[in-house]
Formats: sequence, structure tokens, C-alpha cells
Amino acid sequence: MATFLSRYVNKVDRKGRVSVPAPFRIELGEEGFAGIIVRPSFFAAALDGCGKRALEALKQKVSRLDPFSEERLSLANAIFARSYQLPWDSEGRVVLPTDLLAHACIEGQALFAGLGEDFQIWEPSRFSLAEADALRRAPELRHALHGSRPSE
Amino acid sequence: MATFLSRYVNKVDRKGRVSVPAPFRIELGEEGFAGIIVRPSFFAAALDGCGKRALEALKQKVSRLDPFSEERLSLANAIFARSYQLPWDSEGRVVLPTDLLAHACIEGQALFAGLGEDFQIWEPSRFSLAEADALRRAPELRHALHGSRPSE
DNA sequence: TGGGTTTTCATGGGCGTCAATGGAACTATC
DNA sequence: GATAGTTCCATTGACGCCCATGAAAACCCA
Repeated sequence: MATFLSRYVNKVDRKGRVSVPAPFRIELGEEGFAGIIVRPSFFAAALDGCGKRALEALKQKVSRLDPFSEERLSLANAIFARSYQLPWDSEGRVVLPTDLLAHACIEGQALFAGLGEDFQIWEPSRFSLAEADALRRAPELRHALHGSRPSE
Repeated sequence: MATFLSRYVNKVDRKGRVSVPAPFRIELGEEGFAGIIVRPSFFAAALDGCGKRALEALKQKVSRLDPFSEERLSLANAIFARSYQLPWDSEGRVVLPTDLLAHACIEGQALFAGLGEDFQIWEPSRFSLAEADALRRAPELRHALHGSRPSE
């Protein structure tokens, strides 16, 4: 699967267009869909992004739940209904819908942060704060990588 | 299979016509039937929609039940007897039958909400309420996706 | 190793196409 | 003959597509 690393700050122009970092595009190039999947993040003023393949994986998991259960409906609403499938143009840019821009408080610049198998998009200054916070907690959380892996 | 994402608000004109969002049509284009399958939703004042293929999948599931059981009869009635097969016209519009419009309290506008492998149609303001509810529940439900991890 | 060249990226703007929508013409039904 | 339903055409506004520019990085060769 695709691997996303590092951070990139790109401009958001008047039309809401942003260049997806070239390394990200290369990673995503082999997934059949020339673009990214983006949705508002649950807990942060940021956007969660991934490729088509990761989305398919999510779909698989959700489709294992009861077809008509409210549980499934709520999840699907929270995930898929809020996701956008953003194809990039010939220059590798996507247009971020206004509600996504609003959710992440993005205006002039957008920061792409690689998170391994997916990535996030932030307003740069907000990212700095969140990053500082994450770094402060990492030492204690590090143990989570060892012990019980699957069920958290 | 087709994947439905995002939300689209389209107008319902005097004749009950609505444009099926172009991305949905593209997803459904490869399913052999140029149209959508729609039925009243079980729990909500909304409509459940899907493509021909998803309907076939449902048919498979129902056909696994006891042929003459009450269970099967009830389900088949609830699902198939209430479903409409709505072909879209050359402009990509379908006519929503009045009883479906009534069930979902749809008048001037209809909101299409992608739910992964199928979608729903809502009266916009009602959807907002339902969405808020879904978002409230999602954090706890999120664990349902983790528990049984099949592949990986 | 350093200078020059080439390619790749990010960015801005303009134009054409397509999707959504409204209405008219046409057909069928009662 | 009136009403409802269906197909066709027209409009407009947004979005995708294309080209042009500049800067930075990679590359090449002396």
C-alpha cells in the first residue's frame, strides 16, 4: 500500500486549488484513481486524506456490519457521506470544497502531513500546535506499539 | 462494485424530476441498467437507493432464507415490494414517485448522500439532523470496525 | 567539485465543456 | 378534450482542461 511521509506546505489559490505533493501523487499513482479521498477529521480541525485503495478497505469493513442496522448507517454517514473524491488535474492539483476548507480553517496555505498509510491536511499554524502536542505525548504512548496490537 | 461518496443537493421540479448526481451515474454506468433502485428507508424518513448490482446482492441474501418462512416473506415484502426501478432520462434525471416523496418529506430539494456501496435520498434539513446524530454516535461505533479484522 | 543545463514542480490564468435546471413539444390516458 | 407523463431542446454557471511562467532541484560533464 501507499506510504506517506514528511510535510509539504502548498498554496491554495483563489479557486481553492492545491497541488498534491508530487511524492504523494507517485505513491497514489498505482491505485487506479488519479486523485485523493478527503474528509473532515473526527477530532481535529484537519482533513483526513487517503487513496482509493484505503477507501475500499474501509468500505469492506463497513459492509460486514448488519445491512440495515443504525450502527452501520451512522458510520456510513460519518465516513462516506462526508468524503470527497477529488481527482487532480493534469498539473496534480485538486480543488478543496469550501466546507472542507472551513472545517480545517484553511485559507492561503495547506500543509500535507504524511502519516504512514494515510495523510492529513492542515492549516499550517494549527498543525504546529497539534504537532507540539503529539510530540509531548509520544513518549508515553510509545508503549502502545508493543503490547496488544490488534484490538487496541 | 460502485462506490458512493459525498453529498449532493439537487432540485426537485414540479414534475418530481431530480438529477441523479453525475458521479453516481458514472459509478452506476457500468451496471447494465441506466437508472437507480429506490425504496423507503426502514428507520428514517429517507429513501434507500442503490444500483442494479447491489439489488442482486440483496436478492442473494434473501434467497438464502427458508423459502416459505414468514421471515423471508416479510423481508421480501419490505424490501422488494416497496422498491422502484427508476430509469434516468437523457439528462440524467429520474422521477420520484409521490409515495416516495411523501415518505421522505421531500418537496423542493433532494439530498443524495453517498454511503459507500449504496446511498440515501433525504430532505436536506432532515438530513442535517440525522447527520448530527450520526456524528455524535460515530466515535463509539468506530470500534465496530476494528474488532474483527479479517485480512491484513 | 563546480558550473551550466535540463527536468520537474508548483502556481496563475483563460477557455471550453458538461452538468443541472427550466420549459416546450409531443404522446398517451381517461 | 383535459390531464398526466415522457421526450426533446435551450440556458447558464460551474468545473475540468489546457497553456504559460518561474523557481528549485536533479543531472551531466568538464
